[in-house]
Amino acid sequence: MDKEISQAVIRRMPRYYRYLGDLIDKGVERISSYDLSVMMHVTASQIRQDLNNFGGFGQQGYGYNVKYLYEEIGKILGLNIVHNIIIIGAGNVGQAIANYVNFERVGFNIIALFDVNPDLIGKSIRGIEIHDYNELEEFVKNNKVDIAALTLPKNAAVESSSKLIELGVKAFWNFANVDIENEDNSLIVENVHLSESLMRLSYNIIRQDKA
Amino acid sequence: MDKEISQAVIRRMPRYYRYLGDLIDKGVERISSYDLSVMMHVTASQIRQDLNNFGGFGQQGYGYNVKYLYEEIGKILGLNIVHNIIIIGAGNVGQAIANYVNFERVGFNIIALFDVNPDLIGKSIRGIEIHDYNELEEFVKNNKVDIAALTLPKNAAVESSSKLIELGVKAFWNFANVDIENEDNSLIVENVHLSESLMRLSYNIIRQDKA
DNA sequence: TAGATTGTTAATCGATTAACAATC
DNA sequence: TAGATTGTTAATCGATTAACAATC
Repeated sequence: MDKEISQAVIRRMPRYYRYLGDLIDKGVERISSYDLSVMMHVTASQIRQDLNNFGGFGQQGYGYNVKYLYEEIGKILGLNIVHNIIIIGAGNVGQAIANYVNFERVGFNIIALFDVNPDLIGKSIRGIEIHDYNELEEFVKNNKVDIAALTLPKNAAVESSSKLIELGVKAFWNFANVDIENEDNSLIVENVHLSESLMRLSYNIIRQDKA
Repeated sequence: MDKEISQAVIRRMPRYYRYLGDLIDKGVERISSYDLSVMMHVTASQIRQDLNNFGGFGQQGYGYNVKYLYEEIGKILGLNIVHNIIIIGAGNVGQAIANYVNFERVGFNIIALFDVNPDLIGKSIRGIEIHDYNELEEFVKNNKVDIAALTLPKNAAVESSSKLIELGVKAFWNFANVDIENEDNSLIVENVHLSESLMRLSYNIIRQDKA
């Protein structure tokens, strides 16, 4: 069994990926952990420790090959694999996400939206159909669904997540202001709690005003 | 000078606030750190440590008064203060945020959106006007702007953030896939990097499949 | 080769958990 | 009062940083 890699490390990997992508765009071929650390405002030590959780991607005296490291991190994050996403709730947030074209470039395909609102059902966003919520069960049974994005009010989110769990969906991208119960840790949940994010912003504004 | 409270603690405060709000809705008057810890799947010790950064809100042998603690945490997070927000970029994400009514309940007022797209300029969302991006400077000078939400492509986000910094805006709610440069730590930035969130989800899906 | 920079071990720092005296 | 539960100190755990031998 591989040693468990801490979520603190995982949280940083997409950021490395982003910076390396930017370096490729700038035509940079190689970079040392030190130079990258200056760009990213982190320590070189942390970069080397983080990367070495997954293998030795660098070379002494040379540093890291940008393109190679970029690709390796992409594989670590599973961006070379296609993930099918369904969006539960075709309101403002659900539609906003469905409109993001960039997710597809990194392997995330939105294959359907669901809603209970008759005004929305049947419409399409970028060619992705908004289905009747009542068709959810049938759809999940007949399609490969890797991730369910929950973009609906909290009560509805709880209800639909239990339905989806029953249907075998294991990964949730949760925008609702509630925690998805995950007692036995069999689920994978990523929360995007916008109101909590705003509250932290508010706290830090006040703290700075006081200092 | 007050001792600095770690961001690890701050990150958890809004979640306490949410659970306490739910308890109020359920009519619960008091709760012990132990009972709350079971609900939230954290340790009672952590709850008590976290709260005691800000003061002793409980009572031995009794626990915590739910309503009182809820209000105190609200004050700590500055939810009793009105924060004016402008949204830069009235695309899908900007509009989705403008449509969130719940933010107002906790003191966040969206007072304007800005965009360069002539099709959008002049329209309104929930009575909030979409202004011409060219009017941004004038608007910021004539209004109290506490927070700028950046919901626009990365290059535009970088450009508009430097303009806003010049105009004295200090707090950013950043949805763009880029880091706002904050060399001297004079800014407050909360990032909502959706693609990074998705990548973590993807990593954890793969990890679980392997285990 | 000499210089640069990694990979990795050891040291430090900070955050979490445990324990318990204080006290309601 | 006895029981419950806090506030807080001490112990533990984990994450970050420093240091340096290995090596390209």
